[in-house]
Amino acid sequence: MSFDTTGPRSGYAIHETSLVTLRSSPPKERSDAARNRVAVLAAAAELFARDGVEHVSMDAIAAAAGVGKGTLFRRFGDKAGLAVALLDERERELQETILSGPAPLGPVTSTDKPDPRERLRAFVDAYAHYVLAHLDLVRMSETAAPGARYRIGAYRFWHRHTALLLAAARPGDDADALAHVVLAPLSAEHLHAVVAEQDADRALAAIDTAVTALVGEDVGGKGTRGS
Amino acid sequence: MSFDTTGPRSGYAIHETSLVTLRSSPPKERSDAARNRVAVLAAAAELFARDGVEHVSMDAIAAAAGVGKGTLFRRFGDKAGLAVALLDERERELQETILSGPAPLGPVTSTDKPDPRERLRAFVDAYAHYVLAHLDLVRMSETAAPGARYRIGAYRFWHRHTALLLAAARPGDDADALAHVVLAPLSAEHLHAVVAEQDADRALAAIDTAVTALVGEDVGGKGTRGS
DNA sequence: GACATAACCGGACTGTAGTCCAGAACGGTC
DNA sequence: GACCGTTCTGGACTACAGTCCGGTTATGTC
Repeated sequence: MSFDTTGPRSGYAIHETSLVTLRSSPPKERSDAARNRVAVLAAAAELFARDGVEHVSMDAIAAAAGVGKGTLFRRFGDKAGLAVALLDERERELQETILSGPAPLGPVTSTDKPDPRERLRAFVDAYAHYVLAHLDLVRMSETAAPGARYRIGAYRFWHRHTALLLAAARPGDDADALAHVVLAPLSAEHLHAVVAEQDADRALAAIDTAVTALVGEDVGGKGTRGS
Repeated sequence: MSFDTTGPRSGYAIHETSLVTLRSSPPKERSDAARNRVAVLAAAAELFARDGVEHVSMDAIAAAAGVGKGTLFRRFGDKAGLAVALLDERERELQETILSGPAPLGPVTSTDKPDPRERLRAFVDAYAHYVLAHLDLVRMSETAAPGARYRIGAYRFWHRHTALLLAAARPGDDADALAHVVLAPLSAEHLHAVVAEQDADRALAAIDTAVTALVGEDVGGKGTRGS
C-alpha cells in the first residue's frame, strides 16, 4: 500500500469534482533512487518483451536490474504498480488528447461545442484500442492484486471522464453509476477473454453497439432503434 | 487444468447450439473419494463462514478436512474450482428457473409466448442479485486464477442464455459478442468494487438502465429514448 | 570536510498456491 | 478370501509475492 510518491511519475491526479492536470509531488528524488528506478523499468520492459509478462517474476526483474527485492517493492508497491509505471507514458498521451486535444476525442473543435455523445463513443473506442495494444501489461496492472483496477488513479480518471460525458448525454440518470457499467467491458481481463474466443473487431463493434444504444448516435438524436 | 469429472457435481453442460440440461458423467466415484469430497466441502464452508473467504488458505482447508493438499487440488483444480463446487447448488436453482420456470425469468407463461426483452432484464437483475448474495465466493471463483471467470461452465451457460435472448430482441446484431458486453458489469470483481464505492441499489439501477437502453422496455418497443 | 539525519538499499524470511510421486485403498474377478 | 489393475491419497517440494529490518549512502549544515 505504501507507494512511491517521489519520482516524476503518475502524471494525473483527479480533483474531486473536475478533471485537473496536476504534476505529481515535488521532484525530490535521491540520485541513487532515480538510477534504480530507471534500471528497474528498463529491465522489466526487456524481460516482459522477451519472455512475456506472465512468465517474469519479480525476483527476476530485481536480479536483472541489479537491485534487491526490497527496493523493487518499495518503489512500485506490487506487480500491478510496476505495470502502471510502465504504462504511464502511453496512458498520459491518451489522457492529454482527451483533456485538451481535437474532437471527437478532445474538446477542441473549430465549429461549435463538441457533442458529448460522439466524444463518449470516440473515447470508448480509443480506450479499447489502447487496452488491446498493451493487453498483457494492462491486464497485469488490473489483476495482479485483487481490486487493483479500481484503485489505480487511471481508472478514476477514465471513470470521471465517462461520467461527465454521460451526465451531458443523459441528464437525469445516475452518471457515476452508469460510468462504471460503461467501463466494465473495457477491462483487460474481459477484453482478453473475448478477443481469445472471438476476435477484436467483433468485440469492439459490440461495445460500440451498446454505447450507441445508451447515448444515441449524435445530436440529431432519434432514439436508437425501433424494432 | 485436470479437473474432477467423477462426482455428482457441475450440473449443466452447454450443448454447442442450444441450452441443454445434462447430468454430468456417470456417478462413478470411489467411496474414499466421496467421503473426502464431502469432508472438504464441509470444512471449506465452515472456515469461509468463520474467517471470511479471503483469509482461508488451501492448507487450512486441507488440514481441517483431515486430508492432504494433493487430494484437495486433485479434486478441485484450484481455489476457483473449490468455490465453484460450493456455489453449485444455488447456481443450479437459478439455472433451472431460467430453463423451465415461470416468466419473466423462465419461458413459462399462461398467456402468450414470453417477451425476450423482459426476460433479459429479469435475468440480469436476478443474476446480479445472486452474485451480490454470494459476493466473496463468486469473486473467488472468478479471480482466483486468471481468466477463471470465462472458463467455468457456468459463465458459458449465462452467456448462451443472454445471447439467445439478445438474438430475439435485437435480430441483426452480433448476439454472441453483445452478450459478453452485457455480462461484463455482472462480474463479481466489478460489482464488488462498485458496491464498495457507491451502493448496491445504484449499481443495479445503472445496469438495468443500460440493458433497457439496449433492448428496450417491452414488446411495444418504442425505441429507447428520444432526448 | 566532518557531522547528523533522513531516505534508501538489499537479501534473508514468511506464507501461500500449486506440483509430484511412492505407496495405500478400493473394488471387481476368480 | 487372495489377487491385481486402477484410482486415490498425502505430505514433502518448488516457486513466487510480498514483508522486514540492520546496514549504507545521499544530502544539507556548520
